[in-house]
Amino acid sequence: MRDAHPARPTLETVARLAGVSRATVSRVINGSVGVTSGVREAVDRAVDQLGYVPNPAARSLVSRRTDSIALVVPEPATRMFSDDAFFTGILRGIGQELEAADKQLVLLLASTPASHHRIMRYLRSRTVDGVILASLHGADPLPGELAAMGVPVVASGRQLAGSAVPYIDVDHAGGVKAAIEHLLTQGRTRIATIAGPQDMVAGIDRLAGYRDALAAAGRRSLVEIGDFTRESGTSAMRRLLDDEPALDAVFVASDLMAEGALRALRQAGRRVPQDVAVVGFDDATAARSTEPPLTTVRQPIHETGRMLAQQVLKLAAGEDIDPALILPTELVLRESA
Amino acid sequence: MRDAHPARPTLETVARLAGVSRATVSRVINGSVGVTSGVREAVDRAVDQLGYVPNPAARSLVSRRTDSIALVVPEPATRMFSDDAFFTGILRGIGQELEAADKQLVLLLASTPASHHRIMRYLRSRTVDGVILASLHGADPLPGELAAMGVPVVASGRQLAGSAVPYIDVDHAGGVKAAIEHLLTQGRTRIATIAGPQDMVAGIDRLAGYRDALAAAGRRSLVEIGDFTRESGTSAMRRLLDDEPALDAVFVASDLMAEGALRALRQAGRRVPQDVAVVGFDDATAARSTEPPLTTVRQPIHETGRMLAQQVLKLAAGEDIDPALILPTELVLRESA
DNA sequence: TTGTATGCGTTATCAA
DNA sequence: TTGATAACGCATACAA
Repeated sequence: MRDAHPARPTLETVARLAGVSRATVSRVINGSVGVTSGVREAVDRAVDQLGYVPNPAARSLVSRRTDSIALVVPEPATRMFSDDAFFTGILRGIGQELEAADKQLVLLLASTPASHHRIMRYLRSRTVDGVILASLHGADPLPGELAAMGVPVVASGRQLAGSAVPYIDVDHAGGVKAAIEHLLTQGRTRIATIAGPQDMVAGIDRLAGYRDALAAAGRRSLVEIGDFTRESGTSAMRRLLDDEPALDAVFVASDLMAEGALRALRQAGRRVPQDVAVVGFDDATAARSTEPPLTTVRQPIHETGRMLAQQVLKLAAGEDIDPALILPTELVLRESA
Repeated sequence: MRDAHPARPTLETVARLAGVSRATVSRVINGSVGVTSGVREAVDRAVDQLGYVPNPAARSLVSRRTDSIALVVPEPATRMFSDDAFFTGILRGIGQELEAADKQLVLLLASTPASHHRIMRYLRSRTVDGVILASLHGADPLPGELAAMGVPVVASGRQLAGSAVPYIDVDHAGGVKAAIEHLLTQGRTRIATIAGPQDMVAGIDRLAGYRDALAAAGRRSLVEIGDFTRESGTSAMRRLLDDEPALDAVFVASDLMAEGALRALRQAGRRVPQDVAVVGFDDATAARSTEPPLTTVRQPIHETGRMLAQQVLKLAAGEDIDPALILPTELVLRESA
């Protein structure tokens, strides 16, 4: 019994059963218009009966499409993987859109520097209809190379180096502005920040947003840098407290770091929000269950994934798209500020 | 200039440049043995010069292989996505092994019940060399259908229904046993548990491990059920405290729930570990930074991913594999117990 | 509206 | 050791 799999039906098989030619079957399958309804039905019946499924290899050999989109994830995708549900959220958004468009998702993970070569080789074989680039670091050569190849590409997050790849990002600055204004409205006077790494767009843009918002209010900045981990949030908060014992609010560039900051505040005997107000960024699942629950800036992760897919599909279909799509963020009020 | 991409070189192009036949070029590319070294070098040079990359569609059309492995993720993959780094950990493990084997990873996400049909259709077109099934729920028909198709399949986690698909899992029971023994050694006498959902293998096996370990020590069980979320850990811990104020230890089936339990204990004024010892499961990243840091059972997530890939690759290569591979867990001592 | 014929780029069989 | 040549399964230009 083992491996007794009947030969897979081909167009030919279906054609014989339906009493038509291969070409006609192909037309029916691809939804071509000029086919008599009687013939169409006969073909459909034959397809059902045989359980016929087109051979993607044969199809793509002649059509030069593969109906698949590649998602490229560089190794040091710090945010991608450190962050609670960031990667999976994006992934599900992408998956949802691709499923609707009946495209496959090929995952290209770079686990070593040498992976770059392998990925380019794969992409160069033109087996994909488009590429989604996840969280690039600094001067990644990938976007440029792909664009030069003429492959449709979109990136997640604004590019640091100026490679002109269309991207989707969230409104970091807008979210931070809302957070700071909320703190100012509360009457907070000395508002510090724990920023993210300054070689990542999320780190840079959120810090810039903080500085701008404070400057607009005529206040002085007070900045410590973390690396988006809980631990770095704790130590940054301690430094902040040392430098400026009088601070009464802190905007933290990620919820994970905010968790760490809450701990440092607790250990220092400061009450949140009475003594110090804390606002995070991300609206990670953990933000609901910190003590106290975290006021934070929500970014639409799932939507980002969906847009990434939608845009690359448009590109693949030959449409033009905006060079940048900025999705709105939203301040979520809980108890920490 | 737009779209002015030179025609991709084919075997024919390379053959002409190297002054040999297509067949010979193919042999060189596929590492066939009987080729004169001079000829081989000429071909290699031509390949480099032209930047030739084989066309996967053409290749797979005749070879009937695609050098790709599918990872199927059912939608309600609770654990996959709720858990901090579980999914990404598995994914990286898989990615690492597939990269070493030069295989592609195709992600098949089921976002709706209707996805099942689409996934089967894709898999039925035989475009993959093997399938990895992630976290199946109850009586999923997928494994059976795939096995019937003769596609190499391995699953992540023991199957609840008895479909005989080979799987990789971690030693839940062994880990729990180590945890309970540790608590007993400490002189803890009333050891409760917060178990996971009883329709998931991880929930079932960890609870069974708890019962067995306690029974072996002649102790009584005390069980509350959670759903692997922080919140459920908090409320389960409260119920436990209500039912048995005298408890002095609790084994919690996930770190996330353990975080919740720590909070409930804190709110109830119990000191950890002095009054109540707490042991978690997973060794999630958060376990390092709870208060106090969490003693927990570490499961080798990355290794699980690697093994999943290794086993399916073996299957695809025609080798036989063990119907079950159980990876060791390890008790990590921190401060909560 | 339908059928015939051709080619997509490989691998593999068979001769030479 | 190397070279013709026949599939592989499909889409499509061209005829009918």
